[in-house]
Amino acid sequence: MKLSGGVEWALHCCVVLAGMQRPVPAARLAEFHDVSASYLAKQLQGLSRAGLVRSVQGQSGGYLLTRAASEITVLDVVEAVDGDGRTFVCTEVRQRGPLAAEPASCTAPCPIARVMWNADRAWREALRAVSIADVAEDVTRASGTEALPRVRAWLGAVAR
Amino acid sequence: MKLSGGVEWALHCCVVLAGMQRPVPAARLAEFHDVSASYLAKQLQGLSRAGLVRSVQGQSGGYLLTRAASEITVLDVVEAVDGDGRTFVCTEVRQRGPLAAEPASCTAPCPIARVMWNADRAWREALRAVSIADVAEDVTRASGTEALPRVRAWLGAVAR
DNA sequence: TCTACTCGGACAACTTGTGTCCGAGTACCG
DNA sequence: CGGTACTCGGACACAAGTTGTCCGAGTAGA
Repeated sequence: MKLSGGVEWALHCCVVLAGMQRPVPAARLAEFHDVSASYLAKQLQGLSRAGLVRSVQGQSGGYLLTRAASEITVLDVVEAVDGDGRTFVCTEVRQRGPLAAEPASCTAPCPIARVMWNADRAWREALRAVSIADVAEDVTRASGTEALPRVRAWLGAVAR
Repeated sequence: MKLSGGVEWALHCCVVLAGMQRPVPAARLAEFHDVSASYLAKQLQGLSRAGLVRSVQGQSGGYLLTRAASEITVLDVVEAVDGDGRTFVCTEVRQRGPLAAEPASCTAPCPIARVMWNADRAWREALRAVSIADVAEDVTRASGTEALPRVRAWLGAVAR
């Protein structure tokens, strides 16, 4: 039960992309975060597939958020990178073995699965309640009001 | 972000072990659930290490809950089998790269990590709120009042 | 039209989870 | 009291998912 490490990178990328007007190349995002450019590219592809970011090809291309940061939840990013499959899969153990339950009596989900899925839902709801804009605000509160603008200026600067 | 499959088996085992007076061998639990005996043994070892079940060696040995089912939460079982490590690990990305934050300004956890950990806490709380006894009650409600006693009789019967 | 720069998916290496096995230890039975 | 059969426990292979990397397709700009 460990979350993919790329989720952290993707979240950081979305936060710094908030408020960006021009596309930012993946290589520049990787340099900024000091992580593998090739691997970060893969995570950004996941965000692109999910429709969270828009990719612009060609010179002066890069990635850009498709909508306002307040309209993108943390859950969106997590599911885009890590997959939206359920964390718990019920293999219907009750229908196996010598005292197997009748399939007809299994219209309702297994009680164990219900508990796990409820917890899963709570987890997702907590992530859905926070938007990227909320996170950016927290960063500003923690690191000062001029931290994010400085980052955006660095990202927007033309190639060294 | 997928939960270990052994968690499901361990939960089913704990539910059927509830109310058992005599130890039940791992092989019998495996036969009942129609799963690999060798692999289920490993999961039960995890439960034993966590102190949830007590192992009795020798003939007519097996596993037994160490305390009442109402005193064992689903979270206990999940953490015993799957590990109690956090689902999200913060690698302190903010302290890396060209615009790295000062370590002195990082006394508080990263805002991103805080969000993830809050969701993690919500997930664990939901699992902690449900005990094995609660699950057993749900099973009785779903499968009839005589379902669990029949299972216990089958498990307690001497080897074929 | 050409060039340079971008993303996108296909291709390996590795850590983690899955599955299995045999040895150490103990209760029962003769 | 000794032997035996049964139990758990940890050490040992196998497979899958994740991590990491690469090169080709496509496009904006000069």
